[in-house]
Amino acid sequence: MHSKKYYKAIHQIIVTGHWITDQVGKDLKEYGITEPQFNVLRILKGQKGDPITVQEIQERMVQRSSNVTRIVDKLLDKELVNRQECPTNRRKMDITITQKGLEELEKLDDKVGHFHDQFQGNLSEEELETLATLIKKLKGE
Amino acid sequence: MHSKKYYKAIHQIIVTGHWITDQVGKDLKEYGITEPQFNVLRILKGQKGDPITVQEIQERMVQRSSNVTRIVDKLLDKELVNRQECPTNRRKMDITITQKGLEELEKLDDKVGHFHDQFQGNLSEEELETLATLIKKLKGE
DNA sequence: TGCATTTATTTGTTTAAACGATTAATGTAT
DNA sequence: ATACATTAATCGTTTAAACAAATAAATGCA
Repeated sequence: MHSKKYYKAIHQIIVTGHWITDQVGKDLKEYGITEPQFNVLRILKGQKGDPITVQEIQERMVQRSSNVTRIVDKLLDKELVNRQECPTNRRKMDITITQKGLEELEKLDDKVGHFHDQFQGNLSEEELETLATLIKKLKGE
Repeated sequence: MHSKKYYKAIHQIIVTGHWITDQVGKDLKEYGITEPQFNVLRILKGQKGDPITVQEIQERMVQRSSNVTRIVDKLLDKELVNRQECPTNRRKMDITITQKGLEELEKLDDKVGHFHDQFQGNLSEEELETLATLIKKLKGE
């Protein structure tokens, strides 16, 4: 049997984690983009021009790679990314973000940033550090 | 712009929250039940025999009530719950858990409990308390 | 009472997630 | 070099989520 405090802490993490992605998802919807699509764009931006494969995207997303293909499909439709065969391994696909994708992402980041504004300042830097550390410790990291 | 520590803490919450529900969901799948269905069963058990309406379930689930009907449908198919018209207000439905539902839930709780076993002990009671408090404070509660 | 409004649940429809199977390219062992 | 296994991405199908609309009962009130 687990302690009450254990479940309360776990519950906070679960509820808050889902609540944040839900809220962000709603904000993004105004821009006709889903949360996973947004995530892919951010990953691609982080590559700073370097191409990345479907598999690598999947690894950073904790999502089935089967669906990453379809997420990239959607982004292609909107011309926010490029997809081309990897020259050294024709099984792989090189995905990059387009200029339009970068511009769109800037708007999205802005919107998401405003969502976070309301929480910024509720915890001190030290408290934020403690929070992250405690969750990692909870997971055994 | 938000601090690095802010994003790290938020990231931990999101990733961990989703990871836990994913893992629990996988465990439950062996028993042919989904996470939302499991949630409804737990809410019903908490009622200790007291009937509860679809709407009240929805409020405790942070889910669209449109889908709660369908979740209850699934549970009815498995004979884990009862649904009957509320005698005082015929718009409402009184949902209760059946004996079979309680027995099934016991098994599920057991399985989920074993999942949590691995983390129990990673944090002290005091740390768990701090963790829950910090998340609440982050949200401004 | 009669009628508009609100409340509670259900149903319909579109979209995305989960999972498996498939295709195609590459790596490896004989 | 050929056969076999592995890897990478895609496609197909089933199931659930999101959202809107519909149904039906209760409430408020002129």
